[in-house]
Amino acid sequence: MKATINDVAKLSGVSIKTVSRVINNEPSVRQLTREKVQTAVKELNYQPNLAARNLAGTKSFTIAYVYDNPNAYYIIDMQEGILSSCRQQGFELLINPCDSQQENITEEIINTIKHARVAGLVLTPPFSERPEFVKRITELDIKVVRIMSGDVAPDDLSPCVMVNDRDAAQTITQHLIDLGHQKIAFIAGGAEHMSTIERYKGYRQALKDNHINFNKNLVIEGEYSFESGVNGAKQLMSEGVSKSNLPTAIFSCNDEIAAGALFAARLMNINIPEQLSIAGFENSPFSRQTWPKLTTANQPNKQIAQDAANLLISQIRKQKQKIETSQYVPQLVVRDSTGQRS
Amino acid sequence: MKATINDVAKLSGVSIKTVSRVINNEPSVRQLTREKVQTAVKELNYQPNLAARNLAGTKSFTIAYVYDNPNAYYIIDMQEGILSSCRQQGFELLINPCDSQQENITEEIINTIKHARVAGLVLTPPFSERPEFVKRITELDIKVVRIMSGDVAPDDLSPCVMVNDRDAAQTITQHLIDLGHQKIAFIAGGAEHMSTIERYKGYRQALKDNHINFNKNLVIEGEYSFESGVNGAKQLMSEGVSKSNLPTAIFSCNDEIAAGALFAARLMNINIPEQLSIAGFENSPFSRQTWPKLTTANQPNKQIAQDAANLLISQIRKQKQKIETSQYVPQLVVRDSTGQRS
DNA sequence: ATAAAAAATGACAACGCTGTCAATTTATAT
DNA sequence: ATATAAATTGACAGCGTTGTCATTTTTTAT
Repeated sequence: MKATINDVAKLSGVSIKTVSRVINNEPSVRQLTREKVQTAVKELNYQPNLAARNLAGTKSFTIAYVYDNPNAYYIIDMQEGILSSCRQQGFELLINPCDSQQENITEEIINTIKHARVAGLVLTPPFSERPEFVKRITELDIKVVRIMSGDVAPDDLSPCVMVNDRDAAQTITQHLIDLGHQKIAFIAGGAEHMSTIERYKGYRQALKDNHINFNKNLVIEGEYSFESGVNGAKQLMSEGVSKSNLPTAIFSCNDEIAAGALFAARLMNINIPEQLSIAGFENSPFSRQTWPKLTTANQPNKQIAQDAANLLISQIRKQKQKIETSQYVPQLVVRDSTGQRS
Repeated sequence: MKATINDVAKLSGVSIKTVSRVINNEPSVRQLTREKVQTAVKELNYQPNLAARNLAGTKSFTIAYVYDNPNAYYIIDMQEGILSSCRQQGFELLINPCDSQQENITEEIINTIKHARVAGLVLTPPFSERPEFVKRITELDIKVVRIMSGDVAPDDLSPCVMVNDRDAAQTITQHLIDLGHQKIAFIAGGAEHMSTIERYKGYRQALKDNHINFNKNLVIEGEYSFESGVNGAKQLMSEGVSKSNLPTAIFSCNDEIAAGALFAARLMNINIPEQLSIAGFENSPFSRQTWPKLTTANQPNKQIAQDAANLLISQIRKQKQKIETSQYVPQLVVRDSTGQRS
């Protein structure tokens, strides 16, 4: 039924080894031969058998996406991006959701990896932010690509796709400042996430650039959750706070927090954006299901994931290649939750 | 490094073929022999090599989850449930997100399936609700399990896991009736989804059981979306509607719609649940990120998925086995968005 | 106890591919 | 033209498992 390497060899009049060379892009094949084989491949619609490749070769054509689930939307986007890269490159994707808090999670992951003969791993936070974990995996000669927050890769253990949350946060804050806001509050996400730290840095930088005094009472430590947004906004806008200290804008560390803040504002009969501007981050579907719709920062997650998977696969393909890094800066999306200071 | 079937054979003093029989649960192995082998398997922590199995055997140990993404939370739950079954049974899971609207999606899926030598498919709506699709796949001798809305399987082409939305919807409606509500509105999801139809049937049934006249003005056709909930609630509660026709409760076809309805209610200064009760369906994380938290119906999605995968795998394992079906009834979760009619 | 039938076991090829290494062809230098 | 080096190609084993079929052992019937 399905064409095998033998069929291709017969049709193109060469040995199966030569066909193998062609489909693996190996050197030492004459151009003419290469073309003959490629023609046959197309004619027979030949696709190499993954099981056989994985069994026979030293290299494997399987990669895994190891993640702890911070956010269903994010994970789905990542999966789709990685998958589209895999399809193009003839790789197979295994998904591996797991609990990052679990005792011996590292060993468990390693066990799974070894059993499935996985060639490489795509990592997102929190796994991508654990240097010991990455080190442990790379020592096993398993390639890794990390998607993480920041502007420069933390080391050269493996390629990284950096998401420059800092610059994006700065842009959002600048947007608020441009609207006339001076008292801008910040509701943080969990401090264990690099993204929180980076976004906070961007916020501080924008204030500094505009010579706005930093007021630590306007910073609320929170979690990446709706409730955290509700509580944060309540605290910021409560009666106890003197009028002069009331913020006119809130920059929430992500959309979920912003949705919570938005909600709290309505409870307190504060009009958005007339009395208070609220900005989020991430451009999750969430941000379009609030009223008013959230001003936020968009990250092209699918593309980031695809890029990361490509980086990983090219690492796997050629051994000695140098470590690459790429960077994305989330873009400001202005919607209805932010407005001119009244 | 990793133990192979040869190591197990050597250690237990039998041929590799016998080991193969034991790990595949085939007959014609003496009990004593079986135990010897099993001991060796444990001692060596032997796990059969999937690539080799897939290559050598006629059967494959790979299943795929084919879905169009209606809801990220749902998909993630399904994936995890299926995965946990796969791990227990030594199967591998491939995920296959796709656009159900796309022209020749059926052929594309078949192509992927064939290439990866997939033994079976887990299907959720909308794919599970397309009889021609299921028929086409099963004719290829690829096993299928369907997760769908209803109480009895529509045919015996393949095992089904039925989610009895009707009974659950009836229970929710009854809950509202028990709270004293008589004018209960219904905001529907997309009519192309069986779940919408089933939930609507349950709603009607509850009204009928309680001798409450059905008022078609209280039924809004919608989509499974936040916006649809906003619009539906606005329409139901608007000034144009005569006082006597105002509903005192709204049953929304899912949580997203309910969240929208909740939101609209607040915009109209309607207190929940004092002036209006709102119930959702699905118990998505969504339902806990509203204020007040939503009364809803919980489906144990992970368990449903695991059950489905088990059904599928046992189909794959033994050829002639009869088609099984199992059923789940989502359970009422009473939270704060529903209350006594005032 | 013996023959026949049934059950248990094993030898070996095959699955489709890659890695190794030897054989052949082509290019280069003399 | 010849010797040598380099590039290209192919033969064949082996990856870890299952399927087929032959062989051996056990059970049952006589």
